[in-house]
Amino acid sequence: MGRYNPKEVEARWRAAWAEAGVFRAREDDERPRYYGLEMFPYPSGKIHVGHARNYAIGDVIARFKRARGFNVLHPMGWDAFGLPAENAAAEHGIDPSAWTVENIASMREELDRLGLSIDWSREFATCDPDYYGRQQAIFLGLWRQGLVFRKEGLVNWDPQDMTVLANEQVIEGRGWRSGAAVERRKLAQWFFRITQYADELLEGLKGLEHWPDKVKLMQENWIGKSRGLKLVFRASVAPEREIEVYTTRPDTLFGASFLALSADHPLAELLARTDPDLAAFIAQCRSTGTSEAAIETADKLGFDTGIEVVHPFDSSILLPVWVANFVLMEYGAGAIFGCPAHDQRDLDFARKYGLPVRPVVLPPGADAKTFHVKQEAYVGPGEIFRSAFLDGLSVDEAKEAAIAFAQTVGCGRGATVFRLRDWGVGRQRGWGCPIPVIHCPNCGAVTVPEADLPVRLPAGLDFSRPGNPLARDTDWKSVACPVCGGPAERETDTLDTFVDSSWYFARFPDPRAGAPIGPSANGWLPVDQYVGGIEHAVLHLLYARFMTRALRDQGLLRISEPFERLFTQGMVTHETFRRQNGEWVEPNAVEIRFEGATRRGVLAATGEPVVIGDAEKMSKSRRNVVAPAEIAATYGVDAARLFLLSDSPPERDVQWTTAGLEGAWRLVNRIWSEFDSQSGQERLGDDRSDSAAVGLRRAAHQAARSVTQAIEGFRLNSAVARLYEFVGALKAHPAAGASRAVLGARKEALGILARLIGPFAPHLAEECWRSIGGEGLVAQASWPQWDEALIAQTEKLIPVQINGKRRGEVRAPTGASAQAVETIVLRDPEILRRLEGMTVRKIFVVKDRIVNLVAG
RNA sequence: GCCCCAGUGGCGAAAUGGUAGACGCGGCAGACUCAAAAUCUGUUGGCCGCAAGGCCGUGUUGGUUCGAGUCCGACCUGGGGCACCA
Repeated sequence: MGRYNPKEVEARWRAAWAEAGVFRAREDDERPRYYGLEMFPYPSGKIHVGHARNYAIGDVIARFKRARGFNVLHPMGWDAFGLPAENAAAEHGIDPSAWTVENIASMREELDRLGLSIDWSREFATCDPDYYGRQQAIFLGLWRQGLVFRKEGLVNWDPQDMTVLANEQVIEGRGWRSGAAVERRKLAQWFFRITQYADELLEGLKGLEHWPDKVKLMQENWIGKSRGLKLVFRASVAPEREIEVYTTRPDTLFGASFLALSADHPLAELLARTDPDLAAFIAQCRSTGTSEAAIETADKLGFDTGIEVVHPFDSSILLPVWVANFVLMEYGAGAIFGCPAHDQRDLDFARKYGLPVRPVVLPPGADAKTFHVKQEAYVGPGEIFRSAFLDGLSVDEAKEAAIAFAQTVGCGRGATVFRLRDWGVGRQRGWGCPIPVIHCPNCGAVTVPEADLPVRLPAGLDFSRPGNPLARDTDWKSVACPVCGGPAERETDTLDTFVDSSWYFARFPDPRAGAPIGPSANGWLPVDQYVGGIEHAVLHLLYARFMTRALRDQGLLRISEPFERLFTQGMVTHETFRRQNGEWVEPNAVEIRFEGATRRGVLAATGEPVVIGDAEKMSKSRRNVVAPAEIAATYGVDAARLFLLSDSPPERDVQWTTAGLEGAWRLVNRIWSEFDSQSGQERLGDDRSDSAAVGLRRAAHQAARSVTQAIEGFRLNSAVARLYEFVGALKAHPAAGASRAVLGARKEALGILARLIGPFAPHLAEECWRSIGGEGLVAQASWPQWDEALIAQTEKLIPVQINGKRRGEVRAPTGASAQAVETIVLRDPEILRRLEGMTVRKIFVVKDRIVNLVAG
């Protein structure tokens, strides 16, 4: 009895859950199944508050569904391959495997301390040979399906370290370690043919009713299906030289003033062989690296090749061929025609290099004689002019007409083009899933036989030097060709870590199965609720959708979409502190003082004032990272969970504040004191005429209903607000000196409250449940039911507006007809006074909500 | 550069197109205390007013509607993604 002691209580209940095995999902359970999953973490070493929020949100859902009678699968694993382990290996000489295993151990313990209802018996890490070996088997399956192929891809090349860099490792065009200027290079790479599913991935979005619209929209734009024209231009002096371009604006073809090739276009490379100036220009273009953001934000640069092509619609028009740094090789044909008047990028380019600007779309109401394009391209609708046979047509009509004409004369064809590119999966790195391929001088690239899987990573790789240590490991590389038996070499590329995360959810139902996907997988999939960061809106989620379809077509899965419902949560931020000299200061070194309503921060040690900055994403460099472990030590994890869940809607960013945490801690204690003040031994009564008891019962049932609805709608912050209200109602009906009827109502209310807080503050809930003699564990108890009849109100207060402004209110029976409410309103003296001298012209009555009188 | 999202009191926020600001934090006042902390009670969008009450108010701006924080257009600011960070 007395103050709630989280330290003692929390550990005890975690032990009780573990002993009872309450979070194990069972195959032999007849109840309906529910698969709840949060995006698995990269084992960086520490759980940060962002993780805590992500898993707390998922845990609310898992615990809620369990209480609602579902057989819940709520597993956890580790996305364990990746760059940070290699960096640790390079910097500290630690084996990436040992580093990862150690991190997993400490993070597992931290996650467990959060009180998450996870079935740990299904845990795995993607760096386990048992997992990546299955992934290699999946690779062989994709190979058989024809979804694996090899072609040249563009990579960031560090010429000093002679190594491929990730985009993240390119800082302002330079290698992060070497500082050397990075160049874009072509390299033979393994690809997955995701584009084969482009249409299906696009169409499938329509069926994802429970995904956020913004995610679907982002994926739709990413896939980027467009209808346009593939058109061939021929060089004026050498007609056998063809350049194909793709355009979505064939209607503007008569406004063309140049052709632009990507610096990576084969023709550009060919011409560069005999033109040193062009070669130098291409080298300059390639210094931007491979990222689209870098390429498209760079200053627009061009180089005139001197070649001219004939306009396919009018042989009297000749267009110069340029090489430009803003044309992407990977989209369309890697070459465009420039129509400066109707495309802003082309216009900027034309202005810079003095190319003609010829408007061919006349905006509505504009005069053909005077219409000019100056600094802004016209991209709106209008009528085509100065365009021969297209004159007078609308933009859309002209597109069709241009495509039809091109097909008739044989210079082009209508085409559907996707922005989506095939998935380059090869990585020149040692800490990843080896690609199960062997290169044989006689047989070419052949796959490793299934019986020889897994292809294991060798132990003791040397990460101290830049580059892929697998490529240097001649012992590991050397292997007999499985086809001809002759000497051959293993593929030394490993798979993109996105491959690891593209199917892990299908492994949890049967995590020790001999096959990649075990027999019980289809009984659990799809994941009913997936929770993770919005930053994964496109890549991870799209790859998982692709892989699910590929596995379906291998006969391993019976679903097309992996995630039935998706919820994307926001980040956790924290305000930043800086000393007068600009140095960042950690939050716990700062003391906050109030001067009236003004917050000031000083260094706790010296009293030096600090500058309080904006709340920003937690990061080491800003020193504003808060670890959940520290919080739990003082207030317990339940307070931390309550705060993270209550302060902001889960889809939005939340700012971590000590004050907010203390508020949650107060709630924990207020709840506990309500349970603590009722012994459970009182003689209870059920007097229906005791209005205080009836009021409390109504509050309890209302809380059960509104908390339930809030959880179902993912409005977890509102759910906690309803809990606050409920506790307030209990406080207003204290046990001390209460009537037997009120004590009875309190007993019922406490039973409801203990179960309602279960998903949010699970340890506290158990302690409360035990104090009122609840049966078993809250974690196993059923969700509280509520009685609608008890909540229903007989009368409603209805606001009355006159001309849209609130001017009074009336009482009306719940559900009263519009006619009845109208009568009440027009008899109300206050309303009548307001209406003096006016005529009521129309009355809007919204049942049980509002009345609006239109008068004048 | 392109795609997506968000913007409401001092702060985090709430609000099926129907009383803007629930709930929490902070502030202010009071109770308890020798005192402080903790706790409890009340109060708290701005302006005007003794009061009753009135006017204004959801980033800016224009529109749709009997009625707009919510829907539509333009703009501003901040955030996420851009294919090798995960």
